[in-house]
Amino acid sequence: MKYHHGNLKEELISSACKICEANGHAHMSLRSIAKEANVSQTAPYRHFKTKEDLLAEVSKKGFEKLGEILNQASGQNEKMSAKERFVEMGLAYVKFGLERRNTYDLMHSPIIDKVEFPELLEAASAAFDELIKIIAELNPGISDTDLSRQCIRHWAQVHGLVDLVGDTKIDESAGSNAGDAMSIVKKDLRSFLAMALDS
Amino acid sequence: MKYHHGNLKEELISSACKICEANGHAHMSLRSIAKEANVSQTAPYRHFKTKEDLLAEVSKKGFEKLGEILNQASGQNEKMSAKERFVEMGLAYVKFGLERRNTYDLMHSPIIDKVEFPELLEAASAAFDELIKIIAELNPGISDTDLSRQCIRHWAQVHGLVDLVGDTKIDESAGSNAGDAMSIVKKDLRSFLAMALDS
DNA sequence: TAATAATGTTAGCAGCGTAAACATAGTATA
DNA sequence: TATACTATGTTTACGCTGCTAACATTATTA
Repeated sequence: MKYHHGNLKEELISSACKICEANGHAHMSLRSIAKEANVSQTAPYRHFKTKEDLLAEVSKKGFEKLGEILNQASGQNEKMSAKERFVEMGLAYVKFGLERRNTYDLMHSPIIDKVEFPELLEAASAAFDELIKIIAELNPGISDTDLSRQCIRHWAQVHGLVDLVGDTKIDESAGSNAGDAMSIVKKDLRSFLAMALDS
Repeated sequence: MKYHHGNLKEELISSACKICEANGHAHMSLRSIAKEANVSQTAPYRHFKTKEDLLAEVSKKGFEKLGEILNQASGQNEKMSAKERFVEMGLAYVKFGLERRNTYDLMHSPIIDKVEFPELLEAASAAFDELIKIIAELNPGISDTDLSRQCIRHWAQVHGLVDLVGDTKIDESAGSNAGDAMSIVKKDLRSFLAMALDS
């Protein structure tokens, strides 16, 4: 075992990603991340000023992956109409959020102030730009203002859905109206999105 | 100063509500809540099994207030059409979320598993029922399945908007497309919602 | 009135983020 | 090549946290 690790920064980030997705960021300690990388508890401070800095890196990785997934979904099949590809993007977004629930939560957690992490903001904005592209394609000649409004509208739609479906596991509480409604939506996510993202 | 407080449980909840909204639930310690109520650090444990139990009460109060606000908005003006009242409800929802940002965050935080707190789930579901009522009124004869889907759709819409607007203060990062789009939406929330909640 | 339950306090534990002091390894310069 | 400097690791320790256990006081009930 050598004293200097060689690639500790990257390994800490990837350990953090792993632990975050496994346990949720609320139950993730800096010490456990250091342990996962077989390094002393304070070693991370040579690479990150605070725990928040490390979490910001995890969040950034999440937005980068999200951007890739959206980009891929938007161009996945040339036979598809723009509208169909748009629905596929929405579906890809929602699936990403549900499958990586804990990472997705971190990405939108108020504990990280994105304004303080320009690279994180950029990664998030890049993912958003994928949305702009397809909506612009879907609405030729749309004004900048209307484009903005449509983008926020649809972004809020998919983001809200992810948050609601994952949040509360509210659909596991059979009997409540909210739970029943959620079950119905989850049963056929694609057709729900085709409806919700229409127009 | 008497040894027994008399009404400590309620006072702890209200102290917690205050501190939560002021500092955010991530920066709220049980000890600070006890201090606010002029009581020893461990006194809360006579009334709440864990910190999470107390936070669940704060969240519950939030959903109760939200339900009231929605109910009020839905019936506020008999001269309004159902559609107009629906938009007012959406606006009231978003305003609630933005004005009580920290409380709203707690209400949707994954650190509280609503399934473990039936009363909390009930309060959340009651707020949701306000949405069901107005959407059913707006769409006479709608099937149960379609009603569920429309409710989830619109709920996700307003919830997503609150989360996005508050999250990241992304609109303060002038220059990014996401930030610019958010500014446009915030400039006229009512007309945005009238558009987004249409159909 | 005496036993019991409810509700408060004090003391103390282990885990946390973080800072300071120190140790070692890699790199640049003489 | 020897030496200074920088980068990156460890050890130790501090104050704060949620929480438990033991004890004290008050309220209730038999």
